[in-house]
Amino acid sequence: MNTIKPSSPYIRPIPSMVLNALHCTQSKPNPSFSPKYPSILATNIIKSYFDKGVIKEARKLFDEMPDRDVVTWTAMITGYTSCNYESFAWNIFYEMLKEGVKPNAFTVSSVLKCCKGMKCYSCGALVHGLSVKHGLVGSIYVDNSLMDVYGYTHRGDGYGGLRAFQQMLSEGAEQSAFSFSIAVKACALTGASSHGGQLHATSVKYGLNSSLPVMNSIIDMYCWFQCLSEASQCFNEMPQKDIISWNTLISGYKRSNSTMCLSLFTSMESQGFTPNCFTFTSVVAACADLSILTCGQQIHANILRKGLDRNMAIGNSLIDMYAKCGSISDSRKIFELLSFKDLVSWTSMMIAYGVHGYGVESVKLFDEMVKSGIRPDRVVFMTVLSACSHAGLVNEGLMYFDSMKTEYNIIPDQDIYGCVVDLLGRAGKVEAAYELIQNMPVNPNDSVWGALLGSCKAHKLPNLGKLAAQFMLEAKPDMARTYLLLSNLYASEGEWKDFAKMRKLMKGLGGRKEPGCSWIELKNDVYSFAVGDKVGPQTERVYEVLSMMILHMEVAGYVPDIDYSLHEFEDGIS
DNA sequence: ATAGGGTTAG
Repeated sequence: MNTIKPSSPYIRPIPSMVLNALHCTQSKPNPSFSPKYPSILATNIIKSYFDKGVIKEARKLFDEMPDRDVVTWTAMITGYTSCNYESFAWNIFYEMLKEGVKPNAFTVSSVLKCCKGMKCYSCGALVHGLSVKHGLVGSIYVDNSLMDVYGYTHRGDGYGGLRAFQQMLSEGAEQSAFSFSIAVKACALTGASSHGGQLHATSVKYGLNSSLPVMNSIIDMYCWFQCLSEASQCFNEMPQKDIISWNTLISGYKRSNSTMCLSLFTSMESQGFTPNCFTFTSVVAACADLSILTCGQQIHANILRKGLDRNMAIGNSLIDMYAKCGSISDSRKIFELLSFKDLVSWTSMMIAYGVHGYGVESVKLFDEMVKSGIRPDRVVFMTVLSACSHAGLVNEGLMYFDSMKTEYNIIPDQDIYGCVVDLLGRAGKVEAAYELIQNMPVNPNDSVWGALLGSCKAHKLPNLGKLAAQFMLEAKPDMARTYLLLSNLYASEGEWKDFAKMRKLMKGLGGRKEPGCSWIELKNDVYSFAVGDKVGPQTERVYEVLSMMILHMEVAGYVPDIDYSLHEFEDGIS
């Protein structure tokens, strides 16, 4: 649990004797305490600070301690890890080694848990090596945590996990709720829904369907398989539900039906369950998905009343929600308020700036983040590259691309290449972008070709554009947009035969294209409208205002881009 | 002060 509660009401007052003991080492020596004693007390207090989620206080105490032994360092590593601050835990471990403190079995198993949380298996291997060097392998704790780091399911290898489970079954090993819930999780990871039903049936056979963790993981599995009715059925048939059962179903619905997610939240509260940080992150994300600001604000108020506003996961989802609801200043407020920011906090704020056109601010935030000691990952590099691209910071972007590979050992994937192609192409260096594609070590996918296609269109390079569009169609044949662009390219070149071919292919996709729409929130209701919609008695007035706005835009020099709207004309929507 | 199941955010 990483609940960060407001400090004062949750912390038991520290007895003055303890406080004296803490300070006596320097100012007034107290004969009743041996020099070691205060450090043990302080270590215990550090642990309890982490238990309450007041991380800053823990760190402050740690920084003030004059003598820190291996136990103190380990308490910091365990504490940070238990609050999901793995990168801080890792930094502490690094500092500890630098100061020459020798890790013991406790330290190593804590650090391994931290590696697992970071999903950083090279870090795990590093610690493995260190454990061998310090003769710590063979301790049951160290061995189990090593297995945990290297284990199948936690690494995302669902099939590996299931194979181990199958072996367990065939060897007749005793089954428990523990093994089952992990097996179900492994099955969810494979995405093979047929095994899911079997596993569910087997759990009934072993009488484990009364275990809350087992049933909760089964609900989660059905949600990942998009079998929402099966998930709901399991949920409804459970004689007893806990908060995790609700959270599992709510987060499942958030992924496929945000409206339903919100109504589940309402029934959860009406049945007397108190939402926690997990619930709120899903529900806030649902508001972000639906772009419903007032609802998001009401839930935010609920969060404030429960004193959960300093929780990092909730804060991160609030940043995203306010940005997606158009209220970037609120995103920034939440971001500033977070006493602890992790990689996701920074990335969310950077994306918020990016989508609102503040590329420079986004890039600045990236530098600040790195300076604060957080190690960037693939996602945040995508964010900073796209920010550079939109702000026209080509050289800076290329520099980040380079440091990603050389400084952070992140191997660029297709999406990253897509960002760099976009960076170059947007700035008019379309040839350089094409050259990059030809030299990239992985096969270019639709995001790469799409970026090139976009820049060919913007900089009017029909020939390269046609090439990009053809590759794009190979990679992703169901994009009506690509056919449209390609057909327009053919039309501009007078290649009517190819034009007709594209139009025909495009029509075949007709039913699959989702119509675009806009919406506005007015007095607790959301009104959505598509091109050409009639919006009640006020329709005429709305269109009057619209034509006036278009006139203003044209006076200001706006030239409409009709490449994408042609399709709508043909469908007769417009 | 140490490991072991299910739910969260970019």
